[in-house]
Amino acid sequence: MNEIDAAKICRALGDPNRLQIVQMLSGGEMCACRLLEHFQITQPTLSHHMKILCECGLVDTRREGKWSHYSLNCGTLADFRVCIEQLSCCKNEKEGCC
Amino acid sequence: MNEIDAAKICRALGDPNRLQIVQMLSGGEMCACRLLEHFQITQPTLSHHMKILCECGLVDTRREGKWSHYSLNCGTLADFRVCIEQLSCCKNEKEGCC
DNA sequence: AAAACATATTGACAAACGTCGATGTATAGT
DNA sequence: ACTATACATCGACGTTTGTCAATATGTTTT
Repeated sequence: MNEIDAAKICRALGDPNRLQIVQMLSGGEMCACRLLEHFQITQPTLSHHMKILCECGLVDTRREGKWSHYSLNCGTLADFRVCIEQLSCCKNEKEGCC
Repeated sequence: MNEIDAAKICRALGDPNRLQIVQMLSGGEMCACRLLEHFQITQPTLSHHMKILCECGLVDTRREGKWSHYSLNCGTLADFRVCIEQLSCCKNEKEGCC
């Protein structure tokens, strides 16, 4: 994962609402209507946030009738975690993230 | 680490220049003048980025004469890494980040 | 004391962001 | 067919962001 993509994911996670959405999806797939219940934002705003999370590759959509089910993308999440884990405050560890 | 602080760190890392700065500091302490050499930005802009990285707790400053030496804050970095590692695309893992 | 250097601060500006109300699109139920 | 539901898109708005030139602050050197 290059720095541009990693930064894009970071930026997506940089909004408190979006970070909380990702944390909720960490428990498994969830539809927009259920997500919406947990926030003080309107439906268009949630839709906008979901679009940003999808566009950076962190979240996938699965359409089922009226419902959109969102889930975390395992591949992107794994790559991103590696990227963050490579950050180190000590010199003894190899660096060179992404 | 709560969601507000985690989101603030994510936002700080959400700029490609700042992510790269953090990656460079991952190799050890570095002064502003050396960081500046690697980017196509002016000195005031770098100073602004460093302020943002410091304010979220991810970076520390050590003044030595004319030079400001920057380094990653181990505690904040560790907390943040835990936060990201708790994100999971599988249901079998415990979640509840931050 | 003066000049040179390293960094921070200020003020300005265009671009991007988060949010909303209104509207559009598609599906499900009556 | 009509209505209700779930979600996306559009247009607008105030706010924040990334950037720079200009200037200020503090340190070292001459």
